[in-house]
Amino acid sequence: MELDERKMCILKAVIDDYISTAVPVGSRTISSKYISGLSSATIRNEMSDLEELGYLVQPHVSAGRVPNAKAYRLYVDSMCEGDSLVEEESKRFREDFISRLNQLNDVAAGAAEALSDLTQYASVVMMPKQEELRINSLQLVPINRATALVVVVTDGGIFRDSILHVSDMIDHDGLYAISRILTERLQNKTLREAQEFLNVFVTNAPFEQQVLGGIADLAGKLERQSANDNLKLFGSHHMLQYPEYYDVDKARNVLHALREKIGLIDLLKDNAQSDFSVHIGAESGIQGMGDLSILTAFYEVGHGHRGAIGVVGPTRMPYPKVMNTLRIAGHALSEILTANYNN
Amino acid sequence: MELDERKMCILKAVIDDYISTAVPVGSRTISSKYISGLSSATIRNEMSDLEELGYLVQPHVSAGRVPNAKAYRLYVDSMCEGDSLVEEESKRFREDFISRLNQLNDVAAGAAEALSDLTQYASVVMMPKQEELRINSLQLVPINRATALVVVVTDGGIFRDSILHVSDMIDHDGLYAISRILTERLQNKTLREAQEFLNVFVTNAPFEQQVLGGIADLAGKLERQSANDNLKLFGSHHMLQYPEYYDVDKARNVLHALREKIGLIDLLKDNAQSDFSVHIGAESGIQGMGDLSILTAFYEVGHGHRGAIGVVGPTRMPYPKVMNTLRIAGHALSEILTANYNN
DNA sequence: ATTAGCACTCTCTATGTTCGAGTGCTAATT
DNA sequence: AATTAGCACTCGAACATAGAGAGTGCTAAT
Repeated sequence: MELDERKMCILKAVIDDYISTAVPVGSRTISSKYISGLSSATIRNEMSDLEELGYLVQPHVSAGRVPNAKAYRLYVDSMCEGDSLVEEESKRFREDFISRLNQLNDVAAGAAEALSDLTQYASVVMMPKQEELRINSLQLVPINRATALVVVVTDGGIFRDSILHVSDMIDHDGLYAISRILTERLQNKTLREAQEFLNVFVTNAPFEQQVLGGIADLAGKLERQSANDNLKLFGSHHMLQYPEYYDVDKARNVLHALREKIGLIDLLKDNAQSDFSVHIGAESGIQGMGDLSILTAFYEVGHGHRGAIGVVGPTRMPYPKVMNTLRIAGHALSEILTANYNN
Repeated sequence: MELDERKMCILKAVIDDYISTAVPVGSRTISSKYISGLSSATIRNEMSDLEELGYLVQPHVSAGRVPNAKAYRLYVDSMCEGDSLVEEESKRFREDFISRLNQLNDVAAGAAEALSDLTQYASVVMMPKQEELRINSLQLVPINRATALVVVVTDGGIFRDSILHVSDMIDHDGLYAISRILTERLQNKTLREAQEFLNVFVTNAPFEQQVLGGIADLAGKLERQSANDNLKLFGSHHMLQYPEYYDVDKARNVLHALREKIGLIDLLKDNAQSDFSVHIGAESGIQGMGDLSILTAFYEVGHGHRGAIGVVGPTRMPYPKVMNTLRIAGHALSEILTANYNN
């Protein structure tokens, strides 16, 4: 007995179905959903053969079949050539991907990540509004012929870096000179103003024009980005280690609520006047936060800009410890960012 | 009826116990573990009062009590002054925290994160051994008077940045000059060699000495770091959305296995000769990977250094789609990093 | 004021039972 | 000879029931 074409076809159907449903696949399903020309009895016989051949497994006698590692192996090796993504989607992925690679994390995000690791709870961080931040200096660092790292230092001390691709040849001293000139021109401008300025700025050198264009794009990107997601979430997976979420449904709900960031933004904004606050359970007034507490600290980024950093966990929480850690995090962040500002 | 000292004491005991066990607290527990001078019956009466006062809740009649938001509020406001961390621990936290803030994420890590988001599975990334990478150039970017960003470009194009604090005043042109000199001196050295070089390098200017010391520290830190954790894991939480892990025990096991990275390092290393590989279930030979598959792609970082990036998910997985995404990720990464290298 | 004792309540676990999905086999059909 | 209809059979999921145990509230004794 060996794998004829029909067996292959049935096997593929079983794998496809199992991949999408995660439920053992019965003969009836195959007959009605995939291969309508054959009755379930026939499929049954074939599936029995496939089991004997070592491709399918029955979790128990009266269940459908589940594919094996051997089956997946065959599937990967010779059954899914046609399934590759369409060109267009592939391209979109690629671009999405590359654009994400080009923005490195910033300090506040790193802080939130560290906070989450230290406390073993989820953490959130809200950046100050970047529209209000003013550029302090700007420097291009050559990575190679075709790439440069752009470092933007704002009056909040929050520096953002991004990779800039140019096709032309880059020369160290040239880049430095451009950096100095740009710093001079863009100092004390907001990102929006800088972008507008750069868009109308014309040089006769095509290379410089290219650099300027790239920076203008970057400024635009930073600004757009700051509008929506200046709230970031980290370490939500830590929640799973607590018995209150041993029930998977609860766990999913919490993770989902966190990911949606429902209401969190408002909470962090509204409380921007106090340095430190603790919202226990429903106190926060956020839907679905009934058994979650959120502790927040605010950090300074010079010139009176403020951001918020916080810890989210179950109401059952070692408050003293977490409060302490959070307080330290807030201070450290203020310190670093404000040191950056004291220019 | 109001909160006398004894009630407060009992309430604190209940909260403390619940915080550490997550199980409703009974009167007997309090009497035996916290307040041995009183019998359970007395505690019972007091707890009944505390419930009436709105601090405790009974999930059901014959269960112990669970603290309320109101209880936690009281706890936070006036019961845990003494619990603050000891000075020393506090300090350790602070340093830990600041040192983490000073290292920004690198490109490969960002790639893995993006990959995990796109596929909705966990992802891993192994950086090439950093001991072997050679420095290409090094630049100091002034952030303010007391801080500079150090950007190290290696022949793998992997640039690392870190914040350097110096107490003295920094001057733009001076930093640029130092950068040029350092680049010249350190080019083609490995991190270790650079560190050794910097340690014996003596200038008569105290400021420059300080900068050099800072950079030497950084080089040391990068090298130490690369030794252990050049394997990083992202997005393990995605696993929870799949029905195979609806059972919480299974979910914990998988998450734990992933976090331990058991065997993954070897797998990624061993397969460094092939560009792309798919390990289905037990094929990987890794303990506990029976129902996990791992797909890996390798990326180039110039000079023949290779890193690996991969996706980990249940054996039931839409292989074609994931393979495609992974392939794109690998190529994009190679492209970016190799572009960086083509200096 | 405190505590021992006891009846009571309610969850948790184990056990039993039913229902249904899916199988394998046999006999009939094409 | 291949396919299919029919049927008995198996086994897990879901539901129901009973018993054990933890914890309470109340009363009476200390």
